[in-house]
Amino acid sequence: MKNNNITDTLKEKGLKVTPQRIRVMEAIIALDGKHPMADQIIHIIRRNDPNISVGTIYNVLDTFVKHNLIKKLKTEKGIMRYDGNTKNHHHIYSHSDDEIADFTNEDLDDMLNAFFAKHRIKDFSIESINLNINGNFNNNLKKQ
Amino acid sequence: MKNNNITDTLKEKGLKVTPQRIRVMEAIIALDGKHPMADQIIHIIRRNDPNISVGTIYNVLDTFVKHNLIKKLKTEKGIMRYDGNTKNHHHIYSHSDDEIADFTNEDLDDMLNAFFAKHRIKDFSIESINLNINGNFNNNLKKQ
DNA sequence: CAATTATTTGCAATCATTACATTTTTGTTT
DNA sequence: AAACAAAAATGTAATGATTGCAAATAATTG
Repeated sequence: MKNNNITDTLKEKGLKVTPQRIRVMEAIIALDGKHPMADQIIHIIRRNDPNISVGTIYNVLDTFVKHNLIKKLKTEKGIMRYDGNTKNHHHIYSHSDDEIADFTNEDLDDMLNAFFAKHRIKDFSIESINLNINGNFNNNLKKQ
Repeated sequence: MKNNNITDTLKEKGLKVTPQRIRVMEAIIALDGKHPMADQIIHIIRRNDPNISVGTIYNVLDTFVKHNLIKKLKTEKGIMRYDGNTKNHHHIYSHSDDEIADFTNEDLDDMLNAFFAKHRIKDFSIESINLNINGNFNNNLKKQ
């Protein structure tokens, strides 16, 4: 069933259903909320499928980004991270531990939309707005 | 006089005043608002000073970031860009032309501060908040 | 199941950035 | 102003994430 969901998702996007794409999507789902680097995705997949090619995983990730199945996050270190959450949301960057967490709040989004409806930027059309909330988690218990 | 300003700035931060640091700071000032990559800074400086070392420029930029003389911006491409504007402000990312522009608005900042004063994030202390405004400039006249 | 077309492979190559051992400068002290 | 200690600059090599590419393989469509 989980597999079928992925298969259907790929088909809906007009993408060929390949084992590699399924593996990557599974990894993204398994790492939900973790904002993994390509590196971590590769490791997870290789545990069961040691021969999958690095280039393929980058390709697949790229394809998924293009088709809005995942998002790509830029980080301080210049290493890209991926996010299975494609709904518009914001990010909490904890610099002490290099952690990224999601922040979702509709009121905030409404507020921002209202603000930018009023304050248009000359000759610029906005596609999306997202906040970086920078700081530090105070303890090791941040996950629950 | 311009030189003296830079010299003083460096001294205030307790940094030794070296020709390389002055060149880098001059380049940052010359490229104000442009959010250059290290690469562009290197080119500009090498026009007059062809022997300055790449490693040095990265070092200097890094030192400046650590001392809050400049800021480092992450980009989609994973290439870092630098910003001489150290006041808290937001960024407009124009994807069509890989341009970054500043966006400053006190009302917006007040609004955000008020919002996060009300909606605290558990176990997280916020250091700064900044928006990425993503979209595209509609023409080539965006500058002025 | 054959044809067509997209995808995967497996390196090699790129390119921004960093590391490092050595040399040179800086700021400070006599 | 010469000397000293500490910090910075050099230059080249190394790193490491990401991309390119030609050949091999696999997925869809009829």
